Amino acid sequence: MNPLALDEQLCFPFYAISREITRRYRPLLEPLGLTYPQYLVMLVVWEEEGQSLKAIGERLHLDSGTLTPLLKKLEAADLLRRVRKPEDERHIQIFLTDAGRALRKQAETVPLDLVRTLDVDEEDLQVVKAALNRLVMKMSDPD
Amino acid sequence: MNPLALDEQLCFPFYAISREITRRYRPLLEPLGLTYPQYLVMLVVWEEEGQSLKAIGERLHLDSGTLTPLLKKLEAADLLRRVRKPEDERHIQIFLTDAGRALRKQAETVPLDLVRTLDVDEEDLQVVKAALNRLVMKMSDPD
DNA sequence: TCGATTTAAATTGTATACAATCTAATTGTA
DNA sequence: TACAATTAGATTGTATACAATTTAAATCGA
Repeated sequence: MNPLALDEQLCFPFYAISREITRRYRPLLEPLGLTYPQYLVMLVVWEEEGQSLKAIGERLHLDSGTLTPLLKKLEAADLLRRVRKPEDERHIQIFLTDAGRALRKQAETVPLDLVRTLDVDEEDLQVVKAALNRLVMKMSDPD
Repeated sequence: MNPLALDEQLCFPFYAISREITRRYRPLLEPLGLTYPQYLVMLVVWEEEGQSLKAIGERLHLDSGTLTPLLKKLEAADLLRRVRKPEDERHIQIFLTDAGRALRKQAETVPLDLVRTLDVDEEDLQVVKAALNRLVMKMSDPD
């Protein structure tokens, strides 16, 4: 058995599926004017306003090198505002604009639309979902 | 229940885990002078020489826009050679150099080293791998 | 058989990722 | 309380991804 065979690699399916999912989100998000990472940021901001870049980054496992330009793009699109926190000028806080709040309604059908495109075996889905949760728990541990 | 809650998204864990896995490969691949996508390409070329860019792309779900510069980098690193196919000049074929073949030996421990960083049950891994591979197959079907 | 179509790569332009470094603000402490 | 550490973002540089377009080669069809 060849340990370097592509089909033996655990990691490759994660990489391939992740990109395939992003591909399937694209046509659903295009009418909203969002990319997939931008959509993820909006999900986090829709949950709670006033979060810092740092807090959003911890949620999505992204750092300022990725988030700073991405948030600036969303600000340029008038979906949110980046405001320095008065009590601690090192932080920026993210607030929704009216347009950003309005976009949430348009986004509401996206999750179900996406699942419909997946058309996967229910049994596989359960196995994967359970395994993913174990992996996420284990991997977010600082070991 | 909020359908836009990040924790409800099935797709986010794929995105997060995929990037986490890439992060864990980095220190293992750095001594080989490879990035993770470059490593994947080498896996495919180690399996069979003479494959076209197109064939490699189908295996990894990557197009020429990604692969052309990546293969040029691997050629510049003297790991492989890009050769126009004489019978059909539209194709390029990928062949290993001696250095490229030699690197294979160095890479042999990488898969096991990576699994060790995941710290998960080996049996669990086999089950997940099989389910994920079925997902990849299903999702890359043109449905 | 010759122009239209198809095909494989390459190119262009945009948008992530992320390590490494820098800057400015805050905090801890001798 | 100066001032060294720490912290949050921003910046820089490199490496993907991928849509859209271009180029060159091969094939198809009237």
